Amino acid sequence: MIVKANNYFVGMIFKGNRLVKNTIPLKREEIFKFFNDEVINNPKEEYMEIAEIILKLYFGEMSDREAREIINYRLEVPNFTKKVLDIVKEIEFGEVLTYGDIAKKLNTSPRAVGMALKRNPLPLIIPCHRVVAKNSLGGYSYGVEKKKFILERERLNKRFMNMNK
DNA sequence: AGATTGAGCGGCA
DNA sequence: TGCCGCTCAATCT
Repeated sequence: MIVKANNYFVGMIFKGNRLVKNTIPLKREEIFKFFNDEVINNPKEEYMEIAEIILKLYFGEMSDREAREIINYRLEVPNFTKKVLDIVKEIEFGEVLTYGDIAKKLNTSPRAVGMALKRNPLPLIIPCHRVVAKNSLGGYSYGVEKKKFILERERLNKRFMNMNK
């Protein structure tokens, strides 16, 4: 399903009441490039709330840690991808790791780490945007500009986030 | 089952 | 700087 929240569109897939996949918030003209589903007009309140949380994550107004406590999600990925994403979950708001850092921890190659991140089904909730290349931003499925935007937002809002701890 | 493909990295000139 | 070779899980064919 696609849910509209504040002029943004968020794609989500639920199994039962568990979120198993989502997109980042996108404009109407962008969303269908990444997510072929129908826009729900009057979504259930709980779906609406999750879409709004994803919007807050996008604008750096909520920590991913807090979002993971609230959202009923399930991470359905192969074993190796799971290992990579478990490390990514531990990256602090406003901080970054490199592909190589994670590769070293898992005794694998940076390319393989990139492959795993590319198929993160829960972007923003699992902050794969916080993994960058050693000498550049690295890639991002939704475009590097979006990655840059999210990281910049988090950097600016970091002080605010710490105040709420 | 084998070939190709990256959201990368380090070395060398 | 720029190229070249290495890497390895996932995705084709």
